[in-house]
Amino acid sequence: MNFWLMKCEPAAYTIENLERDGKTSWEGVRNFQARNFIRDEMKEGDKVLFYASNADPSGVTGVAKIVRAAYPDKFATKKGHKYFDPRATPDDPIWYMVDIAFVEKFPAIVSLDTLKATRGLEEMGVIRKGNRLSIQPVTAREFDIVVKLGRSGSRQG
DNA sequence: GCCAACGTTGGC
DNA sequence: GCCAACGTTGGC
Repeated sequence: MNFWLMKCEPAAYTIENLERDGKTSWEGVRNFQARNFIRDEMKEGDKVLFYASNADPSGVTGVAKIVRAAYPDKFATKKGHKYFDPRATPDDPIWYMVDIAFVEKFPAIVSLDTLKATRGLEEMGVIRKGNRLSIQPVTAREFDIVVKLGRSGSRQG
C-alpha cells in the first residue's frame, strides 16, 4: 500500500465536504509529475493525507483513501470546462483522475508549522519551500506520525 | 494581495 | 535544445 498527500484549497473542497459526500472524484490535476503518480502508482486502498492549502493555517485536516484507481479525466475533453485541454483525446487522454473516500477528520488541523517542527517529517515534500506539487508520496512512517498528531488534536505535536 | 518559486510554453 | 517569458501555486 502507498501513502499520499493531496492538496486542495478550502475554497474548492474541504475534509468537511468529503465527510458530507462520502466520496468524490479528484479531477483537474494538470501537472505531469502529479499525473504520473496518479496514473502509475496510486492504487485502490492507498491512504491519503488531506491537506488544506492556502488556508489559515494550512495543514493536514484528515484522512482519505483511494477507492478507484486512475481513469481518464473526462473534463479534459469537455469543451468550455475549466479543465478542458485541447490536446486530450479519448485515445490519448493525457490527464487522469481518481476517486477518494472519506476516512476520518482530525479534531484539529495539523498545521504546516507543526509538520515542520515534528521530528521524523523532515523529508516531507510539503514542508519544503517552493514545493508546489499537489500530489506527493509520503512514507508509511510519515503517514503514521501525522495521523497520530491529528488524532491527538494537538497543534504543537 | 504580494511575490518567490517553479513548471510550461514558445521563439529562435 | 536553450532559455526568457509567462502563468500558477501557495505561504505569508
